[in-house]
Amino acid sequence: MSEPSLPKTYDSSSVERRWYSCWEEKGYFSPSNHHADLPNYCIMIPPPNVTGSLHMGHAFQDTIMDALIRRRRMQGGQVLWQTGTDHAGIATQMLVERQLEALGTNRHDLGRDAFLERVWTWKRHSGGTIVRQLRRLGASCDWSRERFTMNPDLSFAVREAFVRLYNEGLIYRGKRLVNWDPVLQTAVSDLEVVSEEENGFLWHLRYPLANGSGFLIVATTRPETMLGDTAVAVHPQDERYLHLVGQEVILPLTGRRIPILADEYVDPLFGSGCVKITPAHDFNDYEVGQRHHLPQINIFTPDAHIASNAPEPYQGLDRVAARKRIVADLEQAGLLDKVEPHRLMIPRGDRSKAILEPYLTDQWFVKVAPLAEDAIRVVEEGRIRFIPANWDKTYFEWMRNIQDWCISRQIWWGHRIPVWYGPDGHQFVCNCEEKVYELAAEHYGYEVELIQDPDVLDTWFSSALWPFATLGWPKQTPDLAAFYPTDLLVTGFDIIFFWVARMIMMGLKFMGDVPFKEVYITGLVRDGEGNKMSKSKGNILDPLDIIDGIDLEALVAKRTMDMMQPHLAKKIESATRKEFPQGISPFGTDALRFTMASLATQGRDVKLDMGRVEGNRNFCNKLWNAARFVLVNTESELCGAHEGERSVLALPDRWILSRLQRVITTLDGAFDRYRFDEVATIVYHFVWGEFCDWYLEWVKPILYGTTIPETEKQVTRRVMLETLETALRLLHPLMPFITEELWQKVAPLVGRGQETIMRASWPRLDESLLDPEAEMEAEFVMRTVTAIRTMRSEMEIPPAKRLPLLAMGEEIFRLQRHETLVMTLARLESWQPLTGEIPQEAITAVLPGLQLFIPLAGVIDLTAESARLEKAIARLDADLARVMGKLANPGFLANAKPDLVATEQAKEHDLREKRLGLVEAAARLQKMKN
RNA sequence: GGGCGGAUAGCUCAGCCGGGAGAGCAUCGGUUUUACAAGCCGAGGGUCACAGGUUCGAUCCCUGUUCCGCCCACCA
Repeated sequence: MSEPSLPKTYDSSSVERRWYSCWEEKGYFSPSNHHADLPNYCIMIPPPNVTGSLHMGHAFQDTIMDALIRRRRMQGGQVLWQTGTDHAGIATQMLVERQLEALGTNRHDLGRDAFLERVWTWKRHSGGTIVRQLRRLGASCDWSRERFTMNPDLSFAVREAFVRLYNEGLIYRGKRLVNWDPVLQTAVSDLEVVSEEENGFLWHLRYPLANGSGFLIVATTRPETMLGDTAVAVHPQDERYLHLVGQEVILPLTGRRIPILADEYVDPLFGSGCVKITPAHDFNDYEVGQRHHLPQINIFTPDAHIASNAPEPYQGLDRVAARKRIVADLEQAGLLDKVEPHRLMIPRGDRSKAILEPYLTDQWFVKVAPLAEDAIRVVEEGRIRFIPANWDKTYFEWMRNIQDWCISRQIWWGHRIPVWYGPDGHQFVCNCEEKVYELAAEHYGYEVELIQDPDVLDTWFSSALWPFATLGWPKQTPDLAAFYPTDLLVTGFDIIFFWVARMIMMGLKFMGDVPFKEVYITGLVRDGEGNKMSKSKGNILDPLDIIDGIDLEALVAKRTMDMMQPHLAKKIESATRKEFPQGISPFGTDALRFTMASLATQGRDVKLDMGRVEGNRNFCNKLWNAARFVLVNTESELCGAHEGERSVLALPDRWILSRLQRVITTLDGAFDRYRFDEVATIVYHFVWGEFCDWYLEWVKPILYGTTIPETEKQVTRRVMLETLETALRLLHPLMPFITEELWQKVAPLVGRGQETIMRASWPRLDESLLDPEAEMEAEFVMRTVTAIRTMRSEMEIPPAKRLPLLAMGEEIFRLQRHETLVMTLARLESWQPLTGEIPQEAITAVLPGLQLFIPLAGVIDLTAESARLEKAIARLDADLARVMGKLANPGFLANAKPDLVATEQAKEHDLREKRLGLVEAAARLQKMKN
């Protein structure tokens, strides 16, 4: 045995940094056909926000993607994990605007160009954070092809897509009621609205009838919009009001006369049954207005103050003040009937959290219905498959009710809409600014000044092109030919509409094919209590803090820094101190990744369990030490010829090789079904529960046995190495760093030394190594050893004490055959077949075909032993009752499968035999005591 | 209002095309046995939410109920 060449514990930090930079420098992440001619494989990363930072959701999804990519790379074929970042229009602009605010200025003071320069500076400054963090996760994406959604080539793709859709009439400009964010002062799409129920009021207002015969009472949650009312509506069948339809009311505070009309939209049972109609400020009223050709009166300025077309006293008031004033004025005029508390849905911007206004503006839209048709069909036909499958319901539901997509944003950071207006307002649409002037000159017959549309496109417009724009589209590049359609998309359910659906539509439109064949939908990563992680809750965990560790004070500081609501800081601090009293230990990337995989069960959110991370850190250490053991026993020894000589394999070798084959098979199955939890469990159990717990222990008597021939030792050394080396390859997709580190030392000893485990081949089943007989024999040994250990433990015999063993039964020949293994692991002093009488004073265990006795006269606590036996008998009785009940049931015998009946019968036999043995043992003890 | 998911050991979760209930962590007991105390050995712990139905047999299939979560939706 040589000196250990590895330290006693695995130190993740030094290993990780070393290997990642090595991999990247050597270009191992780029596609290369280093094995067989397998089909190409490609995954597009969901591009993270360029100014963002890594969160648990990334760690989760990127682990899954990287595991799949690494496995495919080992299997062979050209493998590309396309990476990059997204400019995230509104989010990034808000971030920079907040910085400006802190400096006491704003984007309007700066002007558009200077502002954009500032955003670019910020992007250059912070844009590296997330990609550095991705590297820390071990993500093997191809950095040489990294893209940013505002790179010139991607911007060109965006303009090209816009032009093509425009020319087909699938993009149009129009004045519509849109969701308007008065704080950001931009339109947003329907998807960017989050509505939540909040407390409000229902105001009942009196609108005087024009003929002076009384009032009509209308109920509203937004009294301030009454300034823009252009009608009052009732239900067509509502007896109460039918006679008034066609008449007019006088709109209070304005004096305008507006009609009373009948429309199905009105629910006669709600409120008073009369609805004020404000077409410019409510989506339903807008529809009603369209049906009845009502005028649209916009009473708000873009920042939601009352506009100058409203009565003078209200002009310039913001929404809240206007409401107060109007309600007060109505009350004073005796026009306020009553006010009731009311729960209602308040729409807010998902970024700004500001209350949105339905607002009448000119915007650009994509006409989606024609695109949606094909996008629905490809999922129906199975050309795109969701995993788990039930997400297709969500997809269909949205796609079948899809509304036109508002793509223009009144912000500055983003892709400028490639439309220019001539002096007469004529639209020129072009993918290139130089060319547009030629177009205009051609159109007018002379050169003109053009003004480009000031708006930018919704970020998701460029994201929708990601799967092909990153590969070179609209140019027909080799990459595009090689990797489109991509194979798999891994993403969260929260962006199925935002992103997945739109990629499908755009991919089909521009590439004529699906952008990916499968979509693996992950759940959300939640904290230990199951809460959504958010900055304001202060329960965010930075994946890097789990990898590198963080002390409590730093964690508290991190969680309470830069808070939007500073009053929550105290609560967050105490919760953090309670949850992580010691801070977080450095667990390493591999442990985090392994945990992510093991939590990745289908169709569920995952709660991050730090205990699990710790357990997997321990698993890394276990693997490390197993390798240490193997290396110590092989590095300066002879380790047999290639493949070993199978004819002389010892039982442990035959067993572990056979088990390894089964692991390869089940692991492949789990990978193919995207069951990463199973992948983790299978390999964890094999390495720890079989390789370490049994095999390495069994191997010791062979390696250290003085009577074992050297040739046999060499074979075992060889098998030990081969098994470990294969296990490292199997583990590599989930634990890239530790496996590389160990593989570099282990692989050369079996002649597999190459540059990197990343390009080693993925293990394949070798059927010739399957050995059911060896598995049976090994199970016998394990059963026997465990039985003896249990006796020892239950009878409180010190583990160090070497025990004598007597045995009888028809399986005794197996015991004979594997006596060294059993004796070593059960720490026996001796064993022999029982020939004479069963010793009265002995501990007894009964196994199928084998009775074991540990005769220890004078040492055994007889009372304890008989209690132990009674308990075991009681248990057997319960099992026996169940089996016998089943076998006594004619229905069971008639209907159950024959082999099941046979199994049950065998079970009954075993149970009876076991019971008999124990009952006899109990009787002997009883005799002793008397 | 519509749709989806969940309820299994103290905790976090697997399992179930119907036939002996599993893992990790936690707990308890033993243990410095020559890779590993981040270890080793052993043990305890569950009317599989509730009520019906189908079946020889249900944690699993069907129906209903309760509770929890999410998504979508125009009730002023």
